[in-house]
Amino acid sequence: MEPVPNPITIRDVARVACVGVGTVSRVLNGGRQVSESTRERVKAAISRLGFRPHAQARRMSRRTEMVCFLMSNREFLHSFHARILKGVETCARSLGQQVVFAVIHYGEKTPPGQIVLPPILKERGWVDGLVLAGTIYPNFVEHIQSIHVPYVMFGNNLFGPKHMLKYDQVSFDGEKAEFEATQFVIEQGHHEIAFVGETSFPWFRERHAGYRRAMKSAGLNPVLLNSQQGNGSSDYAEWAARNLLQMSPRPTAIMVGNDEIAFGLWRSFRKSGINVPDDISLVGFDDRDIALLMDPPLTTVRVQKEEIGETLMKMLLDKLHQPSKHLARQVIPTQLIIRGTVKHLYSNSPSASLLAPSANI
Amino acid sequence: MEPVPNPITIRDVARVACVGVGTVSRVLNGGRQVSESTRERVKAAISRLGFRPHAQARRMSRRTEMVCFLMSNREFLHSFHARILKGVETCARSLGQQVVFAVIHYGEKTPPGQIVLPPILKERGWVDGLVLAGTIYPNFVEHIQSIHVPYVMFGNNLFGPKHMLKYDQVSFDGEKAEFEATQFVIEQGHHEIAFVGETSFPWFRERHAGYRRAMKSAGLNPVLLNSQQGNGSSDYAEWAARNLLQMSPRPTAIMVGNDEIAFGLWRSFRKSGINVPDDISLVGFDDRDIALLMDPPLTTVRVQKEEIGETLMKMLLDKLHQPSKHLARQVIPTQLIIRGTVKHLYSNSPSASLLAPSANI
DNA sequence: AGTCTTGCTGGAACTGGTTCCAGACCTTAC
DNA sequence: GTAAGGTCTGGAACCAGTTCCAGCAAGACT
Repeated sequence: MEPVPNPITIRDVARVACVGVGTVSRVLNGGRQVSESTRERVKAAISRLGFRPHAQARRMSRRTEMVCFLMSNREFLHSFHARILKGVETCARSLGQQVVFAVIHYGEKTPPGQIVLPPILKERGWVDGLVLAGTIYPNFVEHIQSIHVPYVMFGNNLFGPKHMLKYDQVSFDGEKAEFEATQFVIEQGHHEIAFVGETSFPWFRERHAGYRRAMKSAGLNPVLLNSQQGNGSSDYAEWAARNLLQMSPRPTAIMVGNDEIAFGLWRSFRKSGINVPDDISLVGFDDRDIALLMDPPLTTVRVQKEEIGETLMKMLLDKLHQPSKHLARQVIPTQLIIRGTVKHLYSNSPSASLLAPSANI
Repeated sequence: MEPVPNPITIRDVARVACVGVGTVSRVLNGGRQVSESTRERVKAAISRLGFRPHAQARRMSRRTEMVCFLMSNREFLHSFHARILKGVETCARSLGQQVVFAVIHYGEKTPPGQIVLPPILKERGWVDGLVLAGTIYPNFVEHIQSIHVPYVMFGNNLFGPKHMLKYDQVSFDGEKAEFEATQFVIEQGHHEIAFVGETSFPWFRERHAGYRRAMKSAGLNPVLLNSQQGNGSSDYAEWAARNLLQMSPRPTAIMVGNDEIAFGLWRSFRKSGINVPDDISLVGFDDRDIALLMDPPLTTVRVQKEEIGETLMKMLLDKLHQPSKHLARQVIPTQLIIRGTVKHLYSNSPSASLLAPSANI
């Protein structure tokens, strides 16, 4: 195969402009160390020769200024992660970086060496760094580590023992957030409070832990509605709603794993003629878009998704500049957003009162 | 900025496997010239070190195996060019090439040096070659030539003097196709035949030329309905339909520049209570999808769009392998597709007969 | 005048692959 | 025995940029 035509290189430009290659390179990259007259001469030579720098050669000894947002084991990019991605993108743009979105699917038990990477990660030199989100099992982290790309991760998606906190990650404190939310519900006079969420997922497990702590410290009895069947689906909500209503004593308030499920419960209750919050109170988690589509709007815990994304990007850039690891775990604060789904009960009276003031929006 | 971590290079692999770098490279690229035992040793070293070849370095001394389908001055990728693109893509895939789609906008009078290229063409080394389609003015070709990338073009989109046939191009013979189509209509007994199409576009101009030749050689009087106003829009069809019906003598058949306009005419006629083909016959051009959506389906000239795309890709690959130009112009045959929009008139009788046999589908 | 600083410049060395050539080794043929 | 041919292999040279360092000139300061 013959060589590609037009090998007009930086050396040709240098010759024509009567300067060294270093000078041409400095002009190309807007370096300041070039006098005005030389710069003009070089620019003239460039346009006269129709010189175009070679994309690959350029990226060989310097960074590509691309990072990859790698989403694991998710069929869809739903609103929660989409917001994080948006935060990453916003921050990246302001730092002159490109974000490439990629997905990966792997099993919890797949040996690290056998996990199949997306094409862009099979070769090195495409992206400078990685933001991990989705479902992060230890085998996955191990494999990512083995390809020696700087990475940061969304900590709340991390499965596995606590020692994995050593990874560079951005997260929020789900335990504390749910503790506070539960405390708020208790303060509203509720005693029978249930928790709904599949605790095999770490994000639900820590929320559940916070709920338990709040219940215990108030001397109340925690109740967990768990289920091995698919989470988040509307089937799951139907099933959970049925179970909740059959409990005895029937809970007056429910702490729900996330807004999606809370929405499902609300719809199921509504179908059964149960009113929220008059008959039963609901508290969600995440503050997704769907929280405002409910009637009344959902009281929930706001997770600063964009801020998480931005912080991830900032942290990744830090790592790029000094790969000499400075293990970090940044925690983004959450915020209880009180809207309309928690009813105020008169203290010490477990029975609902029709005179309860409505919650503020 | 510190260097990117993990500089595990091909030389590290070579050292560990106790072979030369050339051998590792041969293994990586599936070269045959390596003994089985050596190959195994190298593969083991690669996986032990977690070596990933460097994307950019790899593409420096070899081709990228990407080509660019560059579409000029079109807001949308409509069905005609989409089919050509599909042909290019199909052929590219079978040849192990990637197709990158890019668009460009420029003015007919923009000086070549000032035409702004899409980012992927600003640097060299992204794509090996170019397929041009859309609106091709001489200044554009000149600029493309100046960046020294092998290119081929869809010839029928080329504006400018005939000497531009020198470019490597794939095209179809619109003149001949329309000549034959017009001859067919004449054979059906029509004498008053008009042509509709904006002849400032070369593709319409050549079709018009074929129409004229057929009319002249049959001793008939050619009639052109031209208009400076936007082509292809439904407004244009409305306007054209009104004009056609007011002509005296009123044409019994119309050769239309393309199927899109033919569809517009058909709809306008229908609104005015004029029946196709009983009251007026129509012949389109291109054989786009829309031809079959008409009732009756449109008699038209089939352009082998996919085949044009495939031929473009093949020709481009030829050029890549031997850039030493072998100027070529490949002509893809067209085909008159007789469906239901041309009425058979009894010869020598310009007035329509109700007993005319219906055209075959 | 001598030294220091600063700004600009040239070019060698480097990036990490591929390619090519010469040479080693092993058959097979005469 | 040796010439010819084939397969396999090592490594230098190359691709086209960037980076770095030394060198030079001019101006500033002692």
